[in-house]
Amino acid sequence: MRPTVHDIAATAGVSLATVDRVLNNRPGVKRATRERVENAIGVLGYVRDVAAANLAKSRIYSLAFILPDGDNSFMGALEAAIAEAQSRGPHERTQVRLVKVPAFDAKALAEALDKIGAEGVDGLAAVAVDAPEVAVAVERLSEKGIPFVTLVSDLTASARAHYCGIDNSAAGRCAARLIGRFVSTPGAPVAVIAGSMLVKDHRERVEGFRDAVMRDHPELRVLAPIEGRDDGAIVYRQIGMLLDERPDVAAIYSLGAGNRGLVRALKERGLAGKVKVVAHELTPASRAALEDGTIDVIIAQDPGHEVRSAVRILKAKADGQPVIDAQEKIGIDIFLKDNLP
Amino acid sequence: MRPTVHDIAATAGVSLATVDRVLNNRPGVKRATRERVENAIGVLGYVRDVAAANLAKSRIYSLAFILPDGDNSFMGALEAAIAEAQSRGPHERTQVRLVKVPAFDAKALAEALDKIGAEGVDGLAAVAVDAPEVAVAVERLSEKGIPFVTLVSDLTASARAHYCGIDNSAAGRCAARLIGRFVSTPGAPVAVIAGSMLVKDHRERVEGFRDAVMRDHPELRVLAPIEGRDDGAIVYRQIGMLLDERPDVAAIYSLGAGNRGLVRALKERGLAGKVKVVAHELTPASRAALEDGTIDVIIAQDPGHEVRSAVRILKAKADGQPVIDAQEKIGIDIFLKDNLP
DNA sequence: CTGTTAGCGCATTCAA
DNA sequence: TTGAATGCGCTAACAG
Repeated sequence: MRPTVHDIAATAGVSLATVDRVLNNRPGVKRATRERVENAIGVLGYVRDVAAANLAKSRIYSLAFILPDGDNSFMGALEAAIAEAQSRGPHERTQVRLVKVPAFDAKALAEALDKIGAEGVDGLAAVAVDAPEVAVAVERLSEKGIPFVTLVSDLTASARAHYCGIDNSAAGRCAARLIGRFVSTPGAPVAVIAGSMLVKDHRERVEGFRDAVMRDHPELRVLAPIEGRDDGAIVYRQIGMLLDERPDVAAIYSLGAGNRGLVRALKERGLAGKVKVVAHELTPASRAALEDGTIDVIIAQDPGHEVRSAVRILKAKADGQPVIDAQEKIGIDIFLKDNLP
Repeated sequence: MRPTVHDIAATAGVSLATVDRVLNNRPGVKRATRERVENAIGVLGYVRDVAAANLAKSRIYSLAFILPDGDNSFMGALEAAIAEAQSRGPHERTQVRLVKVPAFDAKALAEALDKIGAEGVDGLAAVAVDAPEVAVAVERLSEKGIPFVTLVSDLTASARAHYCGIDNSAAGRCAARLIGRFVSTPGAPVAVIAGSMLVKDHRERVEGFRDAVMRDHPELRVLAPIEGRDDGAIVYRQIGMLLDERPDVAAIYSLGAGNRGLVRALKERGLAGKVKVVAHELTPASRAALEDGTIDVIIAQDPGHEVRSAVRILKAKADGQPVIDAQEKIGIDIFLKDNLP
């Protein structure tokens, strides 16, 4: 049988209350007593039963997620993951709220942060717009002792407690390596489509991609990135113009959302399967395109993992407990037609 | 506040004990009473607090894992994952045991299954050798009501409750697609190294690979698979002989363990980076080879995920609870130099 | 500074 | 067939 607080109390010759004070290092215990208790804890090899503790506390963590508004599928998947987290609430002693703000709008995000912070939560997560006003709002949260984590896209130089997302430079490098292997025509132009340079994840992907191509595949010519605002219609127009202008484009790295538009533009020109395409995020559209050969590789992150991780981290931070970084690292998923989940 | 058993008792006008009997559908409740209670449960939207229930029961799940003996790194990683599960035991109310048996030895595995089954456990997991005597032993376990899951490699036509591992045919197809894209010389021979055809995972990988090459890249010539017994020294000898005999080998699909031997053979012949290599499992050796360019792609499964999943499933089965298949599916990981974890 | 006591939500004797 | 009482391991008032 595992030792309990009673055992500690007995071997240390104190009461339960004192043991509890030491365990939760609350004040009001004489140095000597505290040491006796700590000693007993060590000798017995005590580990607290968290479930029982939570039961006794009947604590419920109030968490909130802020997501950009808009209907792109990846954010939809994130939303679904948050909905799952909500449904798990009863089991995990959490109560999570979802708030939407206009996309790529730093001011709106900062305001939401302030508002929710004022309403009182135990933790907050958001897809960050990388702007100073957001950093300032996060600073305010931090001063109030509310842990904040960034989701999917990080915030430069801020008080965020953690970043729940992939290494986007590495993702860009992956894309470069794949396209480099797939394309054998020297001097071939490679198109790059981003959502917006206002979000850090897209900037980092572009940079990682460019650097890796320059270093490992200097024979390729990377064109200036197009900004599609994560919107299928815009992507469709922009990439269409580019393809008409430069019919020799050999590969495309699509690192934002709106792949529906890309696929349509390629198919209309009979380029599906001819131009090599590496795209980001697994959505119904990108999945179908991978299956029919229009997209060759999808680089992805698992929204479910990210949300679950964010919840775990916020709970831990709210209790001042450490997080196991290795366990919380979000991996870069690579999908071919054959290993789709 | 969430409704509790007290609330149910109150609105149904019965005692806690009766509520408990209904909740755990135990006998000794009049039909009418039972219905009243069930009605109250429905009306209140009651969901049981599992943590509290386990606390009250102070139940501990006794689980056992059986692994093949031998020192290949993947099994080492699996062992480490089991050690982690052991260390989480106190938190998860589990107590897991690890037993080793000689590799590729059906009789030894069957005996171990019988022995542990007789000693009494709540659940059992093993890397299966795909043989009838093992299936029979699993059948015996099943009769005793002990849930059994296969780990990493499955057992054909058996009473195993679940398979915790990847889709190995799909893994083989992934390898085919990658090698097909990387190799541009028509008619180039492609070598295949397996561990043993006695384990189902290796057989399936070979088949998946062959089929996909035939279908999508008929220009390649797949050589007969070498069996390296998952042993670096044997792999070294075998692939060395092959490479000396056929210096035109353009790519290698290594689907078993023992990649140290493969890497050494390639390096000694100055073929590192020239011959395209797709290998299985992330180990210190394969990781180093991926980083230095000797291996191009690693197809992997996450031993940590697999063990955690096995534990969850065994606990659920032991309680007769359903498992959420989608959540327990083990994905095929693809690693390039850039997305190593 | 320290101890007593009463729960948290549920399961399980033992009586009735 | 039903109910009252006790305890799982821990926390939190409230006394001393």
